[in-house]
Amino acid sequence: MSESTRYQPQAIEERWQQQWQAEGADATPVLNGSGDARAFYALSMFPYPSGNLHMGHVRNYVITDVIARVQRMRGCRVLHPMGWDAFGLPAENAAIERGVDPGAWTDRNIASMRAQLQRLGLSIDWNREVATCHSAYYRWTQWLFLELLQAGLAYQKDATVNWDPVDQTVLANEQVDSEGRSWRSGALVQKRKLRQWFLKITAYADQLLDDLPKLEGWPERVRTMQANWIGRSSGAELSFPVIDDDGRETGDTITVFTTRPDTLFGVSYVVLAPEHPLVARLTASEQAIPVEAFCDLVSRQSEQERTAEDRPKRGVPLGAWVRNPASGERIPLWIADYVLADYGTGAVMGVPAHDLRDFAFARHYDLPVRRVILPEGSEEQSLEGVAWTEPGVLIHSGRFDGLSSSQAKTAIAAAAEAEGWGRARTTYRLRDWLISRQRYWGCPIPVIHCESCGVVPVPAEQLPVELPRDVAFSGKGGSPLAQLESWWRVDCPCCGAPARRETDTMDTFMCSSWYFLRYSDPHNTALPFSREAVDAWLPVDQYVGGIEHAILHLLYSRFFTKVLRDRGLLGFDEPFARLLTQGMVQGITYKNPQSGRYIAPADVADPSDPRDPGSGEPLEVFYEKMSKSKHNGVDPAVVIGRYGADTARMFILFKAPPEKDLEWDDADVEGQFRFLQRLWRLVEGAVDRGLSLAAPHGPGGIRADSTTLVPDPASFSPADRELRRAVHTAIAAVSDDLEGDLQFNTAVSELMKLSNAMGEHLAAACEPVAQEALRSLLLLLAPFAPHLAEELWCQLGAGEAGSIHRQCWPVVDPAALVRDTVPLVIQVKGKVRGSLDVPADADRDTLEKLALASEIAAKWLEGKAPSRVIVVPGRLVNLVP
RNA sequence: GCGCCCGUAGCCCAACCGGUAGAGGCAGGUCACUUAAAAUGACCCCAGUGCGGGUUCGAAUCCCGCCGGGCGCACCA
Repeated sequence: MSESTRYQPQAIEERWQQQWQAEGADATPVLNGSGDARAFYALSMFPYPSGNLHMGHVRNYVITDVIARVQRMRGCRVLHPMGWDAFGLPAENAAIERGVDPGAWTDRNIASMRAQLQRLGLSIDWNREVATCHSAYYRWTQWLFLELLQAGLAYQKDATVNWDPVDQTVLANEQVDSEGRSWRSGALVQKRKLRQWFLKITAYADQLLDDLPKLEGWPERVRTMQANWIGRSSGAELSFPVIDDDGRETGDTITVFTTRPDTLFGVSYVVLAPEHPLVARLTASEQAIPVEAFCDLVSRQSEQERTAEDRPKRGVPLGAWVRNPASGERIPLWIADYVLADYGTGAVMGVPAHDLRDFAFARHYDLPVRRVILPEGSEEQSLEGVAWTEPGVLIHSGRFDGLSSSQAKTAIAAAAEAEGWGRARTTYRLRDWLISRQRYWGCPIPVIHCESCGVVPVPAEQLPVELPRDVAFSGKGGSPLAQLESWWRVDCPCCGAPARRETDTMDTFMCSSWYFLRYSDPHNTALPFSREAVDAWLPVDQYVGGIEHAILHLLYSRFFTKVLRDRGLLGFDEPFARLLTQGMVQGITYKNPQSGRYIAPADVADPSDPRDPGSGEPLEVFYEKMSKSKHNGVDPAVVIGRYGADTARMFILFKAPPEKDLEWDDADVEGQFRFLQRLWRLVEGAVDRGLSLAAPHGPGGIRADSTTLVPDPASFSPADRELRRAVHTAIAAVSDDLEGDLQFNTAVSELMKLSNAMGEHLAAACEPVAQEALRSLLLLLAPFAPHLAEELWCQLGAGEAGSIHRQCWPVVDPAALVRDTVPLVIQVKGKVRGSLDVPADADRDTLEKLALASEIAAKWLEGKAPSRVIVVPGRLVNLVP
């Protein structure tokens, strides 16, 4: 083989990337509203510009790129943009550590990552690129904040908030995991009382929950996670009046939240959180010392200690009493560590007979257990010593006796409402979104604090409020903005008096909650986006990104969309119609179980018997998310340098289904490269034999821009038929894999099958059939390996019909799939006993007759007639004796 | 504790509505080509679907119970 015909991906890929860029091949088509072509919006979650592309990015963007390319070939006008989630702490930390300007640092990273992305051959329209840290963008983030402010959805309040001691800023609840650690730094967060800005996402809690079932194109588990996070819980608020020793009401009231108002008559005590505001006032003097000691003890415990699963529940009586509003009973008031101040009302009613926690608490402190719910058809005595937490029928509940739990819930809430001691109430786990950050590198919150006018929004025409340059980054003493008096000292836009600019910046999740809207109209200088553009392109048809945003970004973006809809800025309810959450890319990881040290794969001499290069101890081998500290990362640039972008793309698509974790394996990458080489040789061989997709040489040929096959099917040889069947089977299978459930892994394997079949039959096929096969193979390959497909397309002389990426997706010819005979499996009593070749179009009766007449039947039925015959046309006949 | 997902060949992964368990790849083996090796090509080897029951003419697929792995939520009243 001569040098010139070797597959050399680097040269090919670079050449085509330059050409596509020169032609503007990836520009977004204009939407003219005439409806002649459907709009399709393919979107990847935009990256933080760390400067380094990692395999997770590659997987994300390649998946989206394949979708975009297929939709283009299907005739859609496709929007496939990219941008940068460019505010955030790494830039500011670089400024503190190395004295570089955060803006310049970020821009350099963007440039370098953009180049790395372009090397992957992604069909992205770079003219629509956005970076959230550029004032042309964050001007509109500020504008949208003012919209929220005007809508009453942005407000300030003093609150106990999560403080990240490493990143030196507060965090939203969503950004702290269940172990109380920061999503970014991993530090244990601390509680601080601060005045902060919040967005009233709770006002949309019901919509955010109730619209989840509409998101049919989302993974079930993401919807479940959001539902859990919102945590709607229906019940009632019930008020227990505080009474003195003589049973007179003191005027104070304890309001509890309960999901079980039906158990009201079973209340044997009421418990407050130790932080409840009424604790101090209600504590009897003789209980003051133990109560104070208990509160002190609880306050010194960390959140984690306090909420640990199986710790015993502790409490102290206040020496005060309340009256059950329904039964009139006198009930003791307690405080206990298992009641949380910030959920519900910070007070609960204790019903030991019907709640496991209350039961444990009552046992420990010898409080009475009163059964008021009886399981349907059960005896009261049978429930000694357990808490019945399921619904049942009410007993010992006065006028509510005999009602079912569900009837009683409604009836008791209604009675409470009518008599003024309570009401039906729904609570949520979801809290308002804390968006203030005490850091420099974020979007400034565009308000001014004035002594006399209060909080004054910066007038829209004065936006953007730009971040100051030439800031000193000491990393100490709080936000750099708060230390820059020349920046925060302003005049009040209302009264002109000296005032103070807000020095907190916004959570970066604000910037990413609307970027997908901006792509529809990225150069608009009058508005964040026009209503026409946003309604024409959105909702996003296919969103692709990591599961780590299941709650965070995806919930915030849904919230923004609903708010902007209510403000009349857009006309849809949900931003993302379909969501694909791609799995992690994992690297092979070697760990010494003795020392706990991670060993780089390069230092492992014999992978079949991995040992610590220092001590010789055997190593553990497993796959884990790629990271520097574990020495298990694979640099995309290295892979592309060695094999080319097409191999990297094909491998990553082929190795695992997109939503599953992918185990990186160098041997498999090699295998993928060999497949592309095989394709190269296949086409080279065809070119050498004079095959071409240029204008037809004679009658019967097909042109590159034609989808019809001219010659008479009757003239096809068996090889022609075999080849055509393989071609059209592949078209059908690949098309199917790219529709609905996206299964790129099986699509690639279909391409391999087709190339195997072509290797077998191409040489024997007639020219038009061979042309059809080559043409179809390259068209199917084009979204996956765009450079190689384009190159081979041109080598076959089809370039005159234009880029392969502008061609139509191939169409299945059902006639090519038809077979004369098909194998029919003969089962006897469900066991496979043999098979027959039968006419493909045979009906049930014929199949039954053929089966019964077969030697297989004769042998296994021993002459007896079967009692039952099951016929599955095209598959099998089952004879049951 | 509650809820969800996953267990198929040495490995990664397929298998439409229940219908012959294997498409594709990796690894391994044999042969051909070669002075030799690499590369390439041809062929081959390998599981009865985590375990136990059930439904069915027929179960990887549906149901029940376990085991193993992963994820989410969790004193939420």
